[in-house]
Amino acid sequence: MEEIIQESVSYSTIRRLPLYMPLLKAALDAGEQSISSAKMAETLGLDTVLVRKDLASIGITGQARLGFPVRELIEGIERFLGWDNISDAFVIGAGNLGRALAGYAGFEAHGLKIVGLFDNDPTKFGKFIAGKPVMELSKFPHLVHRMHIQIAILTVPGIDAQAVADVAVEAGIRALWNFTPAKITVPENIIVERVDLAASLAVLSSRLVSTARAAEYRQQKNL
Amino acid sequence: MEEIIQESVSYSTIRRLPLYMPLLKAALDAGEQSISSAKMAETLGLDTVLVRKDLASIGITGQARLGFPVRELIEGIERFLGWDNISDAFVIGAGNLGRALAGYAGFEAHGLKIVGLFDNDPTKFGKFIAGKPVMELSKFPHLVHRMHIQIAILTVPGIDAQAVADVAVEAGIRALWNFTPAKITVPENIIVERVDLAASLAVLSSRLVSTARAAEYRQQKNL
DNA sequence: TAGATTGTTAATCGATTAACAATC
DNA sequence: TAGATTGTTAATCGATTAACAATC
Repeated sequence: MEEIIQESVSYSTIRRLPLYMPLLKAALDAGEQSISSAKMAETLGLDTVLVRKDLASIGITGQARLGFPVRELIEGIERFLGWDNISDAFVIGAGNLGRALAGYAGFEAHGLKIVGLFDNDPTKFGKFIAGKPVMELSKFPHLVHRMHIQIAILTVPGIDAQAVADVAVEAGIRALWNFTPAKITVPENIIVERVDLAASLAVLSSRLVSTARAAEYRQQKNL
Repeated sequence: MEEIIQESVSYSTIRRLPLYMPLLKAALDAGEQSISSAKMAETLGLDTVLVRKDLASIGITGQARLGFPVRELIEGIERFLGWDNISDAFVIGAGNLGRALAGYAGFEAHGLKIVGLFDNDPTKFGKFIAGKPVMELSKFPHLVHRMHIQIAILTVPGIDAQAVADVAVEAGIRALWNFTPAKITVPENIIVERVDLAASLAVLSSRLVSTARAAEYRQQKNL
């Protein structure tokens, strides 16, 4: 039953769900017990029907004339996204990006707790980053097993990404959060989510190119 | 004319375009002059028609029986994405994430050159990160003007994001690459591209929750 | 020519928006 | 009751896929 609900939630809806949290927390702090879809939609710049569909898809219903119960909404979204049940994770690659992620306090509120980092550089072994130990990569499989780690965060150079992913999968990792520029191949039961900076940069710079061209064109016509 | 082509390219296509580059470079290195859409599609796990549509949308056509000219393809994509014309950028926020981005060598091949970082912490002023100076934020507007900087990369804490974005816009920045968790509001002629880690993490963890629930359910049925 | 490959037009699919009925 | 708000069904829109004609 539960899985059926899960399956029906679209990718777009899942990506929007975290956006609701800050405004719901604010409403809770303001002592409001319910909130209308119109209010949420306005704050987020969405259509009211889209808001109701998003919430309906994770099983939360409102009440006519009243709106949606704030507390239930918060709990429902947290439960759906697994924020109520914190997962431990290892970072592989203790460079600047790995350190940045290890040092970011916000992930724990999103159900993710980074508990250690791994690297190949011996000068880093034994150090602590934001209170988390840096260990040698060869110890990764043993520690994954012992600590029941399910998530690995990849922040190694792109060239090493596939090899490191293979190690992680072999060690029993179930999900990879891939921050490298490389596309990695894994067995189909393994979850891979990629943060694709090149794609994001492509959107930004193609827009910049396009507005620059438009400006040039206007200028030429005026001369 | 050019703008019309630009406008018709979909968001999904733009995000896919960077993926073509590595395989085209490999084909070039292997001395191949042309490449079929079937070959590209297979490497990327896409449909062949989708590949042809992606390329057609940025104005590149193939030849029946031969495929697409590799060199033209590379040049066409680079031109469309502005990779042939490197833009200088400033990073605001010289924390770990800012340092990671400043130290990443790959952006220059993608048309982005980070030339300096800004921060509020006086102990960082005058230091260099990957050869780029860290300067005090109060000097940002002057330097943006003097160096004709168009892009600012935001890596400050979420709470400071809007204030810093306002400063950047006021200084004449035309595009913001927002790595903070905050949604920022800017005038409509300013380009904002956000790297939304919370959305990405939501996809990862909701999938993890969903497979865990499915496993639990199967186990219950067996008992 | 024959056959491989491109390019176009139509069909499908999924997400969003519009219209409106149901409910408190 | 009247009116605000939700929830559902239909329409629209955009992206992807399928079918097939055009080309070298």
